Amino acid sequence: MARILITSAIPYINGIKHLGNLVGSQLPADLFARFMRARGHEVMFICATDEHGTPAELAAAKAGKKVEDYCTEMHETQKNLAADFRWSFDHFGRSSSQRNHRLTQHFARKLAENGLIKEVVEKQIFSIDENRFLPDRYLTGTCPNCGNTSARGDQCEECTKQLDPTDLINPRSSISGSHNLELRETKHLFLRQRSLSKKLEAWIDSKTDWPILTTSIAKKWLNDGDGLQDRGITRDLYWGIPVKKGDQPWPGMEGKVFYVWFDAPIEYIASTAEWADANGKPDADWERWWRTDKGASDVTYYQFMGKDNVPFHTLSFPATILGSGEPWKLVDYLKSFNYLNYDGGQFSTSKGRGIFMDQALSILPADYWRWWLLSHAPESSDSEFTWENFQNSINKDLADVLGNLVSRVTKFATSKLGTTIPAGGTFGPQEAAFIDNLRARIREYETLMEQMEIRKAAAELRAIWVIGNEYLQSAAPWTVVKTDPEQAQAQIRLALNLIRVYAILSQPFIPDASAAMMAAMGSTNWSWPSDISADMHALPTGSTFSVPENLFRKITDEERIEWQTRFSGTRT
RNA sequence: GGCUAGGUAGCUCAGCUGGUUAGAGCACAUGACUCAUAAUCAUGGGGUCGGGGGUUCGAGUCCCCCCCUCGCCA
Repeated sequence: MARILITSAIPYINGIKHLGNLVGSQLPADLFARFMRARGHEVMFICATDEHGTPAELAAAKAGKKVEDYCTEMHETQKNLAADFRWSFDHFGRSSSQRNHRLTQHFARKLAENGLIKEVVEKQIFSIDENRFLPDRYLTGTCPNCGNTSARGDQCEECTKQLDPTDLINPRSSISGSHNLELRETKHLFLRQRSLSKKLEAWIDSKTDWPILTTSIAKKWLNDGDGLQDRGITRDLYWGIPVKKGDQPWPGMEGKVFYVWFDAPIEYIASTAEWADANGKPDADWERWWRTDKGASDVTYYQFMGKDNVPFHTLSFPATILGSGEPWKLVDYLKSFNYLNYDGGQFSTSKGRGIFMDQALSILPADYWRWWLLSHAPESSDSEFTWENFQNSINKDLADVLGNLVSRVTKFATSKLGTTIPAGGTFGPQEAAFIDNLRARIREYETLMEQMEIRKAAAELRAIWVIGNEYLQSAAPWTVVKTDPEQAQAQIRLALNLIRVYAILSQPFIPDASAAMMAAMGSTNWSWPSDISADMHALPTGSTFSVPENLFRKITDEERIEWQTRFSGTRT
């Protein structure tokens, strides 16, 4: 039994996430966690909400709430949606937790002690009326290049020219509209990543089995232009983790907080500590997952994220870990994903374009979304959600191939042979050949899942469902039962046992349907199929099974058209 | 502009270090079956592998140029 630590990129707090956000992070991470647990491994699956920074402050202000209250509410909302999508986190923490405060401040102290922090004085725009510094992107003004009157301080979206905040003509705060601005000096801490770049590069070079997407992004940042840049890790904000050196004040940094990208990945560790706190466990119980000097040397650590998060997880966070000089666990395998597009364009949180988690669940259960998203995961390139494709996949894969199989077996058995697992007959050459085929395919499925080849694993799982239909079609128990009822009993016995095996194999993808299949077979035996011949006899003969409600319903053309229209504009 | 990843049947995608007639699912056509959510199973049609050069006995698979899409960076 292996010990497996899994983290998914933590979702930002400022609203409900869309399907494009989760397809590369929480969802595949959950698939992997469920599979590894099903195989009998010890799994720690951690996620959290990423709560700090200006966008959270602004979202709270827009909602007319204190940022603390807003984050608490949105955390609950996201936690509930995560549960509705059946994400099996061991803990869903908060980056604003006291655990994260202490750990973040601890890492900062260690980095400072190791000479990896430098203090830099720079000039930034200060809004006098709001009594706060404004990040570049929260400054609006007239573009000196094209005259667009709503250019941002970092870039004009009309002419795409990169701007310096001081370039803007007649600048104002995007937050309040105030023109009462001035340039002020402010001091910030920088993480000296540059001095760690050789170490980071050697580490990344050692990861020869990582997806090309992961290593190519990391290499780009390491080698592009002047190479890896030192990075500011503090901000002049209210909402964040106060800058301290461990539990001691940091002279000159009063009133400042750590940058959200510094504390967010540390929350992976802190969330595991929160897990221990929530379950009344001692520190040793979470440290054995993260400290190689305290039991984590046999842990394999997997991260899941979209490609936009890769630089922070291949460079910045490892720089923090390595720079601390302490034996914290570094990621062993980083699975990254491309983007999912929506019906000819991009999903967009700010524009409200696409399908958001609550909307998705309001029209169909989690299994439907899980199956489509995972079987179309953007692994090798960006992929696209279209309603036609969604309808086709759901109706064919789930309703016809799997759902109907369960339906035809249980209904036939009930009407012709009764409602218990039939004992008659024996398996012949046809059954033996089927079992050989099934065994080979299950082994292939295991391999693909272990390698996190998600689309291929989904295709293999589907193929496993298909051979059940093939077997049934050629065995034809509905014909055999008329002349040789004993033989029909053996065929149906195999088919019913097969449904139990399908429940186990499918559980990482479609947990609710799997639970329904297992319950219908009257079993609670979720042991992973290792000896397939024996698994075809796992259900005790004479025990009762039932006909489940249809596992999946079909999506009608009318629904597809209606949804396509309803979700074509922007979220209100 | 620099860089990453892509451009393979109508659609969504596989094709590792170059090697027999380029694969899968969906869709389509025909047939079989009738247990089942008009589901299932079988067979078949369909691609000059973005374009153009080149290396090679042989290239979707390597090299060069160009075009297009997506993203990152400046």
